[in-house]
Amino acid sequence: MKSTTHKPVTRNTIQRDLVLEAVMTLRNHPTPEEVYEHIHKEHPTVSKGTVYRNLNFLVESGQLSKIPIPGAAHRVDHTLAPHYHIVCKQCGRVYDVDMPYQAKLAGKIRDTGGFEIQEHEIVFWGICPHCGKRQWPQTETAARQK
Amino acid sequence: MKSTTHKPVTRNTIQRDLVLEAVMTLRNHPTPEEVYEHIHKEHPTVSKGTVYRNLNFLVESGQLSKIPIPGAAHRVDHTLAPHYHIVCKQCGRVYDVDMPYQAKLAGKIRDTGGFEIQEHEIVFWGICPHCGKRQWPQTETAARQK
DNA sequence: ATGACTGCAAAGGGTTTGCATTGAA
DNA sequence: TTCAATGCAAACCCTTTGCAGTCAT
Repeated sequence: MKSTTHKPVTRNTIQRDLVLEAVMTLRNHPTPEEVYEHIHKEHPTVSKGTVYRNLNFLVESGQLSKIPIPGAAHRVDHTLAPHYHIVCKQCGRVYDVDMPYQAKLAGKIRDTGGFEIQEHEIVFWGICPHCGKRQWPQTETAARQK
Repeated sequence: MKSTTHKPVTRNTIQRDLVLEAVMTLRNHPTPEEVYEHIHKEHPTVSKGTVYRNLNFLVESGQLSKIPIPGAAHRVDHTLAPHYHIVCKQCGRVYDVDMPYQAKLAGKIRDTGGFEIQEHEIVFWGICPHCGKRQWPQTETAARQK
């Protein structure tokens, strides 16, 4: 029974600020790991668990958004408006896609089968300009950063 | 240097047959875990590693396709033609979406930024008929699977 | 003073891998 | 006979969690 739910008082810790600031500074849809590494350089005592906890907090409180990448680590997005992403199949980097939000996409479903559709996610896959220009200077072993 | 690549001779093992057959029988976009469990009932000696190895083999050899679900375990699909999926936010089940393949979707990108776009993936999220009909007979702790 | 938040390390889910052995060709 | 495929367990990656201590309020 949580009839009287007291919403917990949130506290502004430096760690939380650092996490938000890191995402805003990096701007490149970092993975939690990348956020951690960015912070760790200057503040080596901040733990990875704290980075994860704060990323989750910031996403849940609407200050950041989460990009779930199929088959890879999540990314964090400093942009809040819904938009789409493209993932480079070679280097794994994630970029924003310059495409209007497809508000009518769910309307193209012929038969929803009784599903109540709430949202959608589009991910494109391709080769980014960096990787595309290279003449595959990779060794066989170094191939695809998985 | 792989000038003369000898493609390895593949062997038809019962395990491989069992994995393919399980996916075809289940038909419901099973996770590798579900495939393993299905096989395990009748053939308890088949190991999970073998299930994973064979799923990967079957996907790579074009006999099955893989549905990477953002933020959850992969699913395996017995259907090879490109199509889309919807994930129930409550029970996590994955269903096919009855929507034509959006061949022109990439054309809606205003500026590709030099990206070479190869494919896309659309995932819808919602509440499936089973879960929608229920009056939330959940306890607070049992809420949202995972 | 309170309890939200931290650092740490352990545990968890999902998947891959090393190795000795098995068995399809 | 050969070496692809297996069973097993350990390792791996990403993420969450339990706990004792800390610190913003």
